[in-house]
Amino acid sequence: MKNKRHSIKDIAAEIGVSVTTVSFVLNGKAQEKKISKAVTEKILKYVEKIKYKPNQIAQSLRTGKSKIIVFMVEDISNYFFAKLARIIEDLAYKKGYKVLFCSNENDDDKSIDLIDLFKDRQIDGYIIIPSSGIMPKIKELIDEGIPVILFDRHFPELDSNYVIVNNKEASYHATQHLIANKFKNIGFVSIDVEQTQMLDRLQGYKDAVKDAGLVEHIIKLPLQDLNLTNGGGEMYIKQFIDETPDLDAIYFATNYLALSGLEVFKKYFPEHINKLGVITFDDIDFFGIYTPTISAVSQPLSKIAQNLMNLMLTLLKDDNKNKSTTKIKLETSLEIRSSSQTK
Amino acid sequence: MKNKRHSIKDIAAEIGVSVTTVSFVLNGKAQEKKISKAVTEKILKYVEKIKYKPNQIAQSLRTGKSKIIVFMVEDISNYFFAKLARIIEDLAYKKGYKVLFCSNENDDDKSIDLIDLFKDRQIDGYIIIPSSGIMPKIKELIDEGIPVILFDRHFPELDSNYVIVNNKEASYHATQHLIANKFKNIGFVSIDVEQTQMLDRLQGYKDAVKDAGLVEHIIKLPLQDLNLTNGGGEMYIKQFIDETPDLDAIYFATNYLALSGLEVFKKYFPEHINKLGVITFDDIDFFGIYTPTISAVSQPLSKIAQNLMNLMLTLLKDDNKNKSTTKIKLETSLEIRSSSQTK
DNA sequence: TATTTTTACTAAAACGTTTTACTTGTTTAT
DNA sequence: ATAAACAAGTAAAACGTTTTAGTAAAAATA
Repeated sequence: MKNKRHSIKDIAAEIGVSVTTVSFVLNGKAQEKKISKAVTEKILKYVEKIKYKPNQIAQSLRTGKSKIIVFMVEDISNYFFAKLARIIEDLAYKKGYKVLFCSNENDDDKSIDLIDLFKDRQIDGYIIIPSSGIMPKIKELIDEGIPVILFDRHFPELDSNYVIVNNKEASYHATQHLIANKFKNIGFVSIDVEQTQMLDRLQGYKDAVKDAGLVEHIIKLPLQDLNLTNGGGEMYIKQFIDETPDLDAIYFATNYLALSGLEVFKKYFPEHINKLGVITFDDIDFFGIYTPTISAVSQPLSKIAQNLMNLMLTLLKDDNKNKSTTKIKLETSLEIRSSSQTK
Repeated sequence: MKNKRHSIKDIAAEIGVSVTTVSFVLNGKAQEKKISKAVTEKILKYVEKIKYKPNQIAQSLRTGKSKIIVFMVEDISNYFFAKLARIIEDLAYKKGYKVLFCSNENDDDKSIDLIDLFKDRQIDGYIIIPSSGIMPKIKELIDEGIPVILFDRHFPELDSNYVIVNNKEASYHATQHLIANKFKNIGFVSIDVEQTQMLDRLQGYKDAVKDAGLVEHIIKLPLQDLNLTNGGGEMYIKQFIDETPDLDAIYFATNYLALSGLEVFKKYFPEHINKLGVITFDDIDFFGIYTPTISAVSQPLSKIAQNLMNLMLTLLKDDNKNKSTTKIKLETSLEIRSSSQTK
């Protein structure tokens, strides 16, 4: 019952022409290669009829192009990345590309392993959230002429394509928003990592606090103790709240830190939640449903995805090694939700 | 600077043997094919040294196996699927498989388009949440001898592999839990679709209500009006709450319905939330942080993923068309969170 | 009319593997 | 001493495309 797939050879045999001719027609090179209208039409008609679809693997082997792009994030199950993935998926499929999603857990070794695996598969392009130590590997990819776009963060010392958001400015505004609402002791909950996006968010907070003549309260959770998916690091946050005198507001540097934080409130400081000012980087549907609602710096998901894919598509087209790189910084918006953000 | 990848031919040339010999050694057929220890070792040593990795595309073309499996869900950005995807990803990569995730939006045409696209790529196996109308397409895949596992739901009329949970029993228990806590008018919020998982959840609810001598309150949101990702269908839920007299508890049939429901509460019935009994199918971290916390039927994510992958791996191994199918039904657990579930 | 150009097509190599069907020389059995 | 068995390999086809370098006939040009 296995009606085997048709091949170009079958078509050629059926029509009575050579494989070459069929290939030319299928690739739209009929005119260029002087194939007669008559033959061209006959082939197209038959192809249509049997619903022939070329074997992508054979094409890939011959052309070196796989029509697959890799989208590597920290954790595909994280809200922000999952939403982004969903949009990227649609954009890519529309252009005939498939997307291989994978999670590097912000780990250098895992990232490198993954990239090495993909190299056996002629991946056409990479969209990567890089972990701290893989600059050499990224450079390797770039040197091989493979399109790479970093996003969320980047390496200042490496001239690469990237798409990021205005972390510092957004962070400054978010902090300022709390200050404007009379909060005096604003804690900044972050992770201990030297990545551009985190450094910028920290800097924005510091600048705002300084400009207002307030004092900094900063905690950086140690990465190795942090089970990102599992609300790890709760004890650190609890301790931070316990030990910071007069803390009246908290600014979380990522959505998962905010979720951990809310859990801490729920467990240990149920009364605090309605008094503390809370703001977080990365918006989640959820924050709108929560009581009190939580204000957040909202990253423009669609725009990010759109920019990533547009850039990727032009890179894929540019067979000419266009030496210049594209660096895109997008605007975030501060999603202000009323309830607890005023004193 | 482009140090091109090594091929078997290069290795053969370097060692001074034939391509065949190298291939045999690389595929662990050295003994079987009577290749001497000396040659074998020389090859392995060299391969190790240059870090040779076979070209997967060429392998795929020759063997017809791609080492890629497809994981098709409704919406990869939905919490439940995203979490599952993350686990599946790990399990698959450990076994040398890559996973192509995609979202069918519960739409037949989209599902079929996707499957057709994948057919050009010699996908080794499919894990699919099927939309209602694609039974023929699924049958087609099965008839072609390609491993397919359905999950979350299945087609009773089709003898296929599947992995599901005990929807009816879980639903019965969840409803019973509300009843045990003295709720008398329990609303069931579902979607209008003839899928096994939904029918079973509905049946569980109905049975429990009937056994307790209570009366049913059921709403099935129309699918086409439902923008799943966007909390669509809020007006329907609002109306349902408005028009159901003495409603004192609600049971949501999926996590996204619950999220929509919470949004409705927040917007229109802020006082209700602390009086209503609320329970939902599918647990989300989030429900533990919410106030009041929300009880939920929790699907065993790890177990589901583990079962899916184990089954898939055995199917992939079974070149012998093992005619018998495997049907797995897993136990859920009722995650009872104290606060509002008692009267 | 003889040459060049154009039209309409094709044979065969190539991409990098795997696998089938040999080959050649050496032991072992008879 | 000869046949059979085995050891240690190899040549070449195959997977399904794309692309280079043609060819033969017809048309245009000199």
